[in-house]
Formats: sequence, structure tokens, C-alpha cells
Amino acid sequence: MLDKAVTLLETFRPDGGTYRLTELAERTGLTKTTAFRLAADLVRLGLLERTGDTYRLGGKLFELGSLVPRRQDLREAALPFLQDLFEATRETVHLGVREGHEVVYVERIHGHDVLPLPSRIGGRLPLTCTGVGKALLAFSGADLTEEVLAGPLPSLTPHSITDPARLRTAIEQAQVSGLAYEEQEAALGVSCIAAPVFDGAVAVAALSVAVPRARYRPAQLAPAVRTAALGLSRVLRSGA
Amino acid sequence: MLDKAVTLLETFRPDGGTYRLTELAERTGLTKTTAFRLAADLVRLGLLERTGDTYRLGGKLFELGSLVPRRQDLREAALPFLQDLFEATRETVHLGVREGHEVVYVERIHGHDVLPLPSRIGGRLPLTCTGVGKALLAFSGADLTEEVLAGPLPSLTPHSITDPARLRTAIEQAQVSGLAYEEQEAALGVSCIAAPVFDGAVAVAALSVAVPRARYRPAQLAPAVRTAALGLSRVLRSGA
DNA sequence: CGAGCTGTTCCGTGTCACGGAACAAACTTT
DNA sequence: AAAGTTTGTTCCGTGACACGGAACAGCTCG
Repeated sequence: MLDKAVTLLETFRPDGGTYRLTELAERTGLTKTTAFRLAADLVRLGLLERTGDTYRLGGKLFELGSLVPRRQDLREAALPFLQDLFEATRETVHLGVREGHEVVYVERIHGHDVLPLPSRIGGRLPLTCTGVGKALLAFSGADLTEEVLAGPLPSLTPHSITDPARLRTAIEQAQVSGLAYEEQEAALGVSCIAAPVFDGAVAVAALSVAVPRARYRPAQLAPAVRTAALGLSRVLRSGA
Repeated sequence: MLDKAVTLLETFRPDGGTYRLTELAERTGLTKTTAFRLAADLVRLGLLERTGDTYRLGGKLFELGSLVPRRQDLREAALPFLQDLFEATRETVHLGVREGHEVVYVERIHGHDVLPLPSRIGGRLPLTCTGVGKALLAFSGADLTEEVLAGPLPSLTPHSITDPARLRTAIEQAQVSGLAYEEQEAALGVSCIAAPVFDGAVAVAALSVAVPRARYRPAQLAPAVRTAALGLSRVLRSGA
């Protein structure tokens, strides 16, 4: 029952799509009758909304999601530094945390020009294809690194690193410099510089700035990213 | 079963509190056995997390909440304008939508100095005590206005408007000027200017800037708020 | 050592979720 | 216009499974 409910909610894709009853039943593998009853219950609880014969995720879900600690707390603490970074660079800024072998984006701010990136607040991407992911990976312990290097390396673009040896040197480079670089590995035409955020010795998050290749000036961006990450680390250490 | 699950999730307060099993059972009114089994299921699904004997909301909930359309879409479209407004004023900026007789905050950005405000992303406040709320109320139809004026008027501070007549004139003023003002009605020492965001003729959202009383300069703030709201309205009209 | 907490397991009872079948309404198709 | 197809919806008998009281285990008190 609960499982089915979560399955149903999870079938909704990021594109904000709306589904009809029959479609929901097909995608979830539930009987039409069960999907009907379940959807009605979810609507009653506010987790789903229904207009006419189409369903869409409900506002209550947004409210519940906003209560999750280690997300909202982190976001709140990070926001001022993300703002600083945005003002200094005027480029798209990310904040993400690690969850398994993926990065989950907690915040993403940008101006009027929106880059065609696969990143999305609440969305997941492979650690190995993103700047934020590589920064997290480089400071999450050797065990995790080996685990990830052992498995198959996914790719989002033809530039994504799929050779374990190359990835290993990239990670080692990040460990010395404290910065992770990514060039068109997540989206064509976009490069990225990221830095880990520490709470003590372990990286609890990472932030990055993503830049169209045409405006990519590492020498100017790197210090800004580093400054923001260090500032946030300091606040987290003192606040906790 | 579903009802109980939602009840359990909703008992978690915004303060990011963590509860133990017995505490959960008490607050939800469930049997300890039921709470135990339910919590275990929720942990298995990722909606709850457990460390030791304390429970806290899980990351999956954050991810699901981020998928809710009319929240994420609006936020994405609004962000550049909120950034503009923040840069122009360097004060706390809000974006909210109406839900019943309350405002739900969708976004809130600020710099390093954080005002002690009751507003929170995903949080609800009475329409009548906040700038964003009054802007929404003023442009959501006469029926809603009468409904709200008929009911009891809640108050967050001694300055909150509790006299229906006073509130009515405030709303009428907002309708002519296109701006809603709020002075210490949500938090002591903080004033606020808000403007509605239109998608066609009806207000779908409102944005505001909240300022410590000491720095409150309506003449400078008002045009900035108005500009941001109009810009966002234009984008929503063309995008939809 | 026992009293009072935890969280956890066991188990018999009763309920309620389940899905097949039948239904009404709104469409195509013929 | 009638037959066919697909939609969302209701009905209902069956069986699984959620339920909560009771008993258990591990802990910290006095």
C-alpha cells in the first residue's frame, strides 16, 4: 500500500508532466481499480492534485519536502555564500550533496540567461560527470573512490570521463588543489569549477559555478569558488 | 494506512527536530507497535531516516517535493527577477503563492544578515499578516476578500491588523497602487513591500522585499519591487 | 535488585485493500 | 445512427495484511 503510493508518486517525471488515470496504471503496473482508489486517497491527502481527469503532484508534497533537515539547514547556511559567488561571477551556481554514487542538487541559482544543464534542484546526477560530484568524491574517503572506480562509469556527453585511470588522476588533482574541474562532461558547451565544503574533515557538500565555454576563465573563477566554499565551511564548523 | 503515514510525516516540525519512537507514537496518537512498523516502512522507502533511535525526514521526500510543478516552474521563472531585486536592494526577498487563506513561500533569498522572520520556504502564514499575502489577497477576487474579512483575523505581532475595516482599506489601497505594504505585522522591527505577479488577470504569486525598520526607505524600494513583479509577469505571460 | 523506561517481536483477530467484472459516459469508427 | 472502443467509476466476495495487546529484551535509573 505504502509502496504502491510511493511508486505512483515517483512515476512523475521532472518535466512537470501530468498523467491520466490509465497512463498512471500502466506506468506503475497497478490495476486500474487500485490506481483509481490510490490516486483518490492521495488527492484527499494533498499529495496529488486533480483537475479534470489529469493528475499532478500536490502542494503538500512541496511543503513536506521543505521540512527535510540537512537540506534546508544546509541551504539556509549556504545561501549568502552562493549569492556572493553569483554576484562575483554572474554565472550559474550550484550546491549539492552526495547520496550514494550520485550527487543531489540542493540549490541552484542563476540570472536571466539559463544554461541548458541537466542539473535540477532535487535532481540526481552521477558523481563522475559533474564538478560538484568530483569535488565530493575527492573528499569522501578512499573506499568510496575505489567503489566508484570499480563500477562502470556513466557518461552524459561524449566528453564524460569513462576511463578509470583518467578519473583517478583527476580526483588526485582535486585532492591537492582543493578544486575540481569539469569540461563539457555534463553538458556540451558548459564547463565547471567546484570546491568541497567541509564540516570538520569530511566533505558534506560542494558548490560550483558553471560557465559557457566561451566565457570560461579558470584563473578568475577559481578563487571565487574557493572563497565561497571556505566561507561556508567556516560557518558550518562554528554553527554546529 | 496512508493517512497514518502522512500524519506521521506531518508531525515533524520546521525546526528540523528529530523524534524518537515513543515520542512519535504520542504525537501521532498511534500505537507504539503501529508507529514502529510504519516508521520502519517509511525508512525502507527513504521518506524517513533513522540514526540510532532517532528519526528524521528523509532525502527522498526532498526529491519528491522538488518535482511539484507550479512550484518548481514558478521558482525557475522567478529566480532571475528575485536576483535582480536582491542586488538592487540587498535585502531579504520573498516569493509566495496563495493556498486557501494562507500564503505558502516558494522562495526566499537573503545575504549574510538574516532577519528573524517567521517566513520559511514551504511554510505557511496568514494572508493578512504578510506583505506577500496582502498583495495576493488584493488580486484574488472579491469573494475571497469577503471570506477572509468575515473570519477572525489572526495576528503574529501586536501590529498585525485585526480590524476588518482597516484591513479593507489596506486592500483597496493595494488594488489602486499595485503594491502592498506591511509594517511589523509579521515580525517586530521588520517592514515589507510586496507586489502581485500576474498570469493574465489573476495574481498567481507575489514577491516582496523585507527590510529592518531602520533601513526602511519605501520610496527607493517600491520601484524595485514593482519592476521585478512586472518583469516576472511578462515572462509568465509569454512563456505560458 | 527491581522499577521504569526504552525499542522490538509474536500472534490471533478483523478489516480493508485488492482486482475481476460490470457499468455509464464520451469519443471514434463504420 | 448504430456498433465499437476507451475513458473513469462502482460493486462485491475473497484473502492478505495491518492492527494492537501482550510479552520480551536491553537499558538506566534509584
